[in-house]
Amino acid sequence: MPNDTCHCILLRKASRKVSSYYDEALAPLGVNIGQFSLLRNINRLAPISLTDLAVQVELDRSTVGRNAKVLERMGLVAIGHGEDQREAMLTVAPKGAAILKQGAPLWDSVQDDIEARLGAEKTRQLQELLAAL
Amino acid sequence: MPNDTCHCILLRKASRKVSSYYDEALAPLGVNIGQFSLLRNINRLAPISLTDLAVQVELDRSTVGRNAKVLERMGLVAIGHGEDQREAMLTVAPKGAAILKQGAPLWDSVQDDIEARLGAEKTRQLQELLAAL
DNA sequence: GCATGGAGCGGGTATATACCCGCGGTTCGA
DNA sequence: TCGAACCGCGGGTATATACCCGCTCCATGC
Repeated sequence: MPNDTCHCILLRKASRKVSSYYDEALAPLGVNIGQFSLLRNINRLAPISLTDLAVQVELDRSTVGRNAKVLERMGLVAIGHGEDQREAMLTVAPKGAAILKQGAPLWDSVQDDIEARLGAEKTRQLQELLAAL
Repeated sequence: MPNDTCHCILLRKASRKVSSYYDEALAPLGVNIGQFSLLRNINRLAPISLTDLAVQVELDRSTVGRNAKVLERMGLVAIGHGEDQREAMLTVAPKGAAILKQGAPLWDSVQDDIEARLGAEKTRQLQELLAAL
């Protein structure tokens, strides 16, 4: 039964499990790791259009649009218009900036935990392998 | 910006990308890697209840239930009842067995491609790391 | 000036995934 | 034997994710 060794299934399992680590750490802020990461990217690139952001985070544009809308409902992100009337320009709202600030140490702690558990060498291997896939 | 090094985001990206490799290979059969893998597990463990299958594949029971229902609609899986009237017992239908047979070489080819690209040593590392997370 | 093509988005649809709740069937103790 | 605890599921809800379609707006060629 080669099913236990399917690279895809193992990746998905690991992805779910690791996501839950970050999600738990960020739970007090009411955001999950996907939302927090998207918020960070918007902050880093703001003002940015949905399409450009989708390219940056390597997700489908419609996915980014829906996720951004959730952040907007939460009051963390503002969705305005660029010169081009078609463009939805994203910026971080004050409330979002607060979340970024409060979330940073929480994120750090999970990241550090994982690296401590793996050790420096394996952490490097992991990053390298994930990039190589 | 430590965002590019977030283990979680990198894992999710890798997971999406690698899933798409398998999905493309299996597309001619009309199933994706999640469905194919679930079908394999049902075949290996049949007859098995939803709850037990969920434990095996490390997914939420309701998720397995919904996914199984899709396979049932496709005619690949039969959902019957065990002695305990509450139990939904899963077995592979003939059509599902055919998919398993046809899919095996397609799955092998993606799996081999990935291992060839990484090399034996890194493939081992990958499996080890994913298990360690 | 206007038609045509292309770009940006929203929404529809489908699966993936999780959590929680309620219904109904089982079992076991009193 | 009969109610209470317990177990298995389905369904509701929410996000994550992708693909496709249609609408609107822009830019360019004529």
